[in-house]
Amino acid sequence: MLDIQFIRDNPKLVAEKSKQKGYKVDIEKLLDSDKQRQELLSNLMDHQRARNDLTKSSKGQRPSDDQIKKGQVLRETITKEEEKLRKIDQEFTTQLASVPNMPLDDVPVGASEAENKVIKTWGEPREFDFAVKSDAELGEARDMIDKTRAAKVSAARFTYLKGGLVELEFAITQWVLKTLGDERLIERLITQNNLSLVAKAFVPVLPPAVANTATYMATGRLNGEDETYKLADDDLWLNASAEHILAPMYLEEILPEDQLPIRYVGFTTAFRREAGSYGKDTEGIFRMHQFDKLEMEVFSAPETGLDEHRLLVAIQEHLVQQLGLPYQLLLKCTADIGKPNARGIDINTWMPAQKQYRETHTADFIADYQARRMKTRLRRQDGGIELVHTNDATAFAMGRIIKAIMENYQTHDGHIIIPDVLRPFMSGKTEI
RNA sequence: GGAGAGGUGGCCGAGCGGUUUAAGGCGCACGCUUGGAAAGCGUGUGGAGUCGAAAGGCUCUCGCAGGUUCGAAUCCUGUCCUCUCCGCCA
Repeated sequence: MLDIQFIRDNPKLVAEKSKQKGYKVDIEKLLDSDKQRQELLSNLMDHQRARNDLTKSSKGQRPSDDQIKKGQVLRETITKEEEKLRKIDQEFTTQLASVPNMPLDDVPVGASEAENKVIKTWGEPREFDFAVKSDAELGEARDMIDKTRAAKVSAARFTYLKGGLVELEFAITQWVLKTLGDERLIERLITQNNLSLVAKAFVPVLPPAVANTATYMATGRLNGEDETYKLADDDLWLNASAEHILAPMYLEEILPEDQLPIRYVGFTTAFRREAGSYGKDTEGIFRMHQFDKLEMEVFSAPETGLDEHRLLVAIQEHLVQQLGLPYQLLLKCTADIGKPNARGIDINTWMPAQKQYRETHTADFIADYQARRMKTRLRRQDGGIELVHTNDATAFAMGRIIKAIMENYQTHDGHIIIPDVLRPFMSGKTEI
């Protein structure tokens, strides 16, 4: 959610930047609701004060008939006003929540993901002297990916992942936890990128896989039942990313300044309905309804929010580089960064079978947009209260990174060489 | 799933229809005291909104949401959560 004061002061800017992100918002209508709400609130306060005065004036004695009558009138007025306020407040909040976060100045203006800007290319795609196979072909040939039986048992876009690929996933997980837990590495990345941050390791978290509606809404990430799975008999949604469960952790809390930044790396199974992607990426494990994900989440003071974002991107690059996978770094354009984002970076990793870079990572700088609705704040040393900044970023989304490793590290006879950094976590095994 | 108990300020804990503008204690901050500290004494001590240049005022906030009443932390209804016991279970 944006600060209403900011919208009051900059209605034109907000309308324009919202449009750049592809959101049509009626700022006039919002400001009108805002004004109505203010007036109603002020009237209500006056009447509440009158009621308090009346009660106090009777000093615990039984009030006179006249006072009772006055009180009854006041109560009726207050009840009516409260009812009205509730209605207008709901409208106001809905309208306010529909306004997207403002993109930072360096975010390119664009109408679709096609206008994302490649700002860096790392690594050389490998030359193959044999016919390159896709993750689907490699996995099915060795019976490590079985989507046919998964479809029979559950539905399309689910899979049984088996054998070496499972070992690979657990190796990646352990390696990431170890890497992000390494304070010296974090410090090195901070120094290399000239960031004003403290070196503090990431704490691993296994979060709940479901969130209730109110909480999920507060993250600004709940887009309805066409994208997220809702449990039929409970007020609960299956998370679409660990971030959605980690971000609201400090809902309505005030964190002491010296406790920040808080850096988490969460591991969770993510569920996505993928509505609107029918027929897209149906092959292999690139786009699944269910996949495991390692996700970084950072809570920080506002002045370090952007640097935390940069750190997360540096970590992402480090991780992909360590795996030796060629990638491109994209500065996402206004249309693609997402509603709560102020800025967004994608890493697209080289997928040899498709001869394309495909999205494997995202880093989202949210600034205070989530924190405002979640009421996650910090208390300064001097006692001041401010909203925190939140950042989230993919460490690895399993289906996609496993696909990338499979395809980039395949041999002519359908084996998969294991990247060096993962071998210690696979009992020294060199290939699958 | 069944039965019971309970959710009050940073924490503990009183209050169970009106002198509560939430007692008291702990903690914390500042001051006095001291060579310095402890103890002692004094003062202050959450959040949101709103008016104001500020000082400060006002409204809301006793899990949450409704209701009863001139008046609700207190009574009623619903709901969520926690704990205990039982049941089931990895």
